[in-house]
Amino acid sequence: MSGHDSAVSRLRAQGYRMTPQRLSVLDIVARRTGHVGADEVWNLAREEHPYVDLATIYRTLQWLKGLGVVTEVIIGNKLHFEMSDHHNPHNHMVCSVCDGVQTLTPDYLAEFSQRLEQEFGFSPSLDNITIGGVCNQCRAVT
Amino acid sequence: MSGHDSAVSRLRAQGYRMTPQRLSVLDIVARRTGHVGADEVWNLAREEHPYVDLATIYRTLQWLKGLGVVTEVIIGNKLHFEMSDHHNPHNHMVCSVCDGVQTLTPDYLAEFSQRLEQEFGFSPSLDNITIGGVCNQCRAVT
DNA sequence: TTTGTTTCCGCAAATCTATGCAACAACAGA
DNA sequence: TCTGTTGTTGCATAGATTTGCGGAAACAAA
Repeated sequence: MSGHDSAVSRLRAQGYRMTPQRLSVLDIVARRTGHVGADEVWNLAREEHPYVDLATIYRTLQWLKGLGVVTEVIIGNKLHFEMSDHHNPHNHMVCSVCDGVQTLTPDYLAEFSQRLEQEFGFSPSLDNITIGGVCNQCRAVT
Repeated sequence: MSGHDSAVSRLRAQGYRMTPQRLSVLDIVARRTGHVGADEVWNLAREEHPYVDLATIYRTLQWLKGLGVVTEVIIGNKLHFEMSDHHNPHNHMVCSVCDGVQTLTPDYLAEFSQRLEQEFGFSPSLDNITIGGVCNQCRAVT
């Protein structure tokens, strides 16, 4: 198996049932370097378990997101996911023109985030913040 | 009519056709202090023009957003809109627990945004950035 | 291994938003 | 005022994601 074993045992220890569907989704996201679309997860999962339902994929992905195991990246109105790496957290900048994704170390957001905490008591969920905008190349074209 | 007259004449001057549907949508968003959901715009618009289609509402709203006339706020997986106030621009913090919305002056984002420009050539679309997280009150409850 | 409890899944349907296309109607010009 | 051009609309449909519900199966305990 791959590097998500620790996640699996942690989840099991927390009392969650590790069904084949869940293991499969976790495996698919963990194997991938970079993000995977929900539909893509579905297609890959079906190779192993032909009867998995797309609803299960979405439910599992949202469940993992809520537990901090995976991170959601919204790319052009579609949901993508990747393993959360708490040792190397990062945010995403998504270009609205080409849907290209660049990553960002969270210290870019740290100061901003601290101010929101201090002045408003609002804790932004930095893990899942995606910055939309236009990238270098696409701006050049316009 | 209300305070969106200038927007109307500007749009007309730009060669866009100001149909009753468009005027109605603009009027509804302008009358409201704060944001309106797309479905809500539809319901209000139908009071005046019973045959407006929901697709038209969405198209018009996206059109106005693209022109910078309205601003989109994503609240709990739903699209909301409000008039853009270029004299008093602001961003939104949306609580993922209670869906409450707080506003934020853009100078909170200014420094952050400038760094992205300078270091990556990425221009974030500040107008439509929504910060997700948990608000003061909801955190207290947990 | 068997049983019981409770979570999870598959299925179907609903929700929200976007889009292709033919018919319609704004606005400009006659 | 009438007419033509072309941008817009309504309708139907598609796509992405979510949700309700009854049956299935994971895990614990016997």
